Amino acid sequence: MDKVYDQTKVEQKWYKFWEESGFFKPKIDPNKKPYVIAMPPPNVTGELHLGHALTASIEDLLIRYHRMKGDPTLWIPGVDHAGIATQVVVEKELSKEGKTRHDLGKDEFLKRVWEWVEKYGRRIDAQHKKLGVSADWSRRKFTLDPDYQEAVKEAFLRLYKKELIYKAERMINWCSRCETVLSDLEVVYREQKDPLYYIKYGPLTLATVRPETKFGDTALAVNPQDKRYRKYVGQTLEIEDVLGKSQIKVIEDEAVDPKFGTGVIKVTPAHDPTDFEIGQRHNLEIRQVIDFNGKLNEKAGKFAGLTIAEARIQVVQELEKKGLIEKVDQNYVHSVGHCQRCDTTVEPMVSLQWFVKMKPLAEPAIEAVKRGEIKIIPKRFEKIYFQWLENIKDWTISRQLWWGHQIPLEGEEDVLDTWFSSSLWPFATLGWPSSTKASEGKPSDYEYFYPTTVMETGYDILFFWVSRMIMMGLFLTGQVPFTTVYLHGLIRDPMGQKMSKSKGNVIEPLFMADKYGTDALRMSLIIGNTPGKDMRLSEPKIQGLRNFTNKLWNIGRFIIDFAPDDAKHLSVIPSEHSERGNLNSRKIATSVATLLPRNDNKNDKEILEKLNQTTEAVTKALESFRFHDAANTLYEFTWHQFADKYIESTKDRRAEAQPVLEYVFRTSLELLHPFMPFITEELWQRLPHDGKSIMIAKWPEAK
RNA sequence: GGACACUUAGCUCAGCGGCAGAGCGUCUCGUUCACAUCGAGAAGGCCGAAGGUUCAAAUCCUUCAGUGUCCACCA
Repeated sequence: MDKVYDQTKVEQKWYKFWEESGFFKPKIDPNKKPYVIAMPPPNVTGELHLGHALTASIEDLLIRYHRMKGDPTLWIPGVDHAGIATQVVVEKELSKEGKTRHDLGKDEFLKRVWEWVEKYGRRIDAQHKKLGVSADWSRRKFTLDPDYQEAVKEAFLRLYKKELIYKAERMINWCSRCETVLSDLEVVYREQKDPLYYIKYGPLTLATVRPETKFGDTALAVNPQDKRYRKYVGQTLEIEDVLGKSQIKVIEDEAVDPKFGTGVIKVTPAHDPTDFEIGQRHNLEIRQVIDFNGKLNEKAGKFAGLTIAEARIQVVQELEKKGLIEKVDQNYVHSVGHCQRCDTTVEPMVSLQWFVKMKPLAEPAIEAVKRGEIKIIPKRFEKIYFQWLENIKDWTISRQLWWGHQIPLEGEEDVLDTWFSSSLWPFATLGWPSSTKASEGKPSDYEYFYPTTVMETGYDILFFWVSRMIMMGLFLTGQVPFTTVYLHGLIRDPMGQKMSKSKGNVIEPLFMADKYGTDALRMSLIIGNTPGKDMRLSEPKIQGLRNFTNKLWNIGRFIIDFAPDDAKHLSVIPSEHSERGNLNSRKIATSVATLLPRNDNKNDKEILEKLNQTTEAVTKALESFRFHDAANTLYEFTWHQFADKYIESTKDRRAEAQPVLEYVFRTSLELLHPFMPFITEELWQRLPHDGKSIMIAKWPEAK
């Protein structure tokens, strides 16, 4: 063996071996309860990032652990078409050629997206394999597969028939760059400083940040309690405006905050959510002045055709010229919505869209968690989950995009929110709705594997995805889609900043896997990572865990390459399991009991006892989702107890200690396998062992 | 405006009623003898502040202060 561990000689070889041996496919045993994880399908927008690597590391850890425990274990991989996200990414590619999607037309554009999907879909699979993901690739799903489209259609129709889907004209969030409606969750609010203009409307003055929407004003409003303006309420004022004289009436409404600005507001029902509601209460005209392309329309007179930003500047100039601006507050800070995918400022607009009625779906979803049918880890997220569901609003599901699931109804051009299809993931991947029945005496995947066991994902998509899967699962299948939700935190840079390409602080997981080994990368994501908490990651940490892989390698080298000629080996110890025989050729001694009676060496006893404690602690930690704890325990045991202390103590009685060395090391490798699959397989194969692969070895049991 | 989390060694973080821990960093020593991607040892902490509960508090309760995150129609 080389002096230094070289993962490049190891990883590919074993992945190929595992995949070809069929170990990733579960054996259906009707008498056993399966262990199932539906992998959160990465968006086909690009490469895997550290968040994906974390997901893969945790889930593969759970999957390998349960497989070794003997559960029929299924991990369903896949990729998400990611509607708006993918469309935006491909549009960005096009813009490099100086083109927009409209230059290509719908058919040609969709062809480009499909090319993208082919390329990145394959790349994502390859990257998952590089990370050691032991998923059942024969069950891989893409959220636009034909059978998945069937599932989406079926879900839509069932909701529609129960009147849980409806079409209505509402105030919605509009992205004028993507030219589509967005759901509330897809709007990211950010504080920003904008000038607050105090503008004269006849005898009154009001404060606004949006003078360019004034062409859509259909009233002025004050609070009914506000004595200052009582005499104006009910009057129609003659005012001088940028487009000449006009008339506007003054109304009173509770929604007006008398402490804001002057206590008077302009009501623009077409372009502000509060104003829209005031308008509904007072029967005001909804006068749209901004078009869906983000430009002012003919109602803006000479300002028609300008973008919102241009119009704001020009309207203010005109107002100033006419002496209609009383003052400008330059320090006004407010929060402005931006498109989650392209960062364009979101415009409130009134538009006819499809919605899902959420209250009837939310109630059972709340109950399922309250009754403990679904457990969320860490528990504090249950409260966040309840709060969101208890105050839920209807979900806008139509999108004016080209890439996505077509709404299956006559005359509909729109596609569905990508999260609508994702919400079906745990059961649509298992054959729902068409292949749910047994055939030829064999249970269907849906019957055997559904509901799934664990949903493991980042807490940032608790609302987007997890709660919607629970609602859809309960409504469409009558069952919870999974029984445990495990939420991990976000990976941040060493300064605690979010990683992003523009900041240049991104750590590429695949690059790290190449440089230090997949096992080191995976371990670096598990150790020191507490459930639900963000974690800082730096290259030196990965390096440190590369050192750990090298430590394991050299323990192996010491035990295997440097074994004395007269050493007895584990495989030739007589035991209840074994006969005398050659190395690796017979059943081998597997229990502490077969080793201990052979001698009463104090160090042997101690290390075996510590191994036993470690086995127990690691198993307990894994059962309670304390992965960091399990990893830490193993790190401490193998390095400091086993290598530093025990191995040192055997140097003057090496031949005698050999079977204990082999036994303890092999067991440690088995415990480490779910965390570090590659190096553990490589070393395990070189030790006396039983069976074809460590990944199907029996999980060690504490005595 | 609500809700939640965090504050422990120089740094990053575990621990969450019973003698303050790890990794990295620092300092001292050690290269034939598995590994310098290493080993032996050392220094380093009023566990954010103030009250309270308890035989016992980093850990439970209250208040406060910083930091961060999420939610909410701040015109």
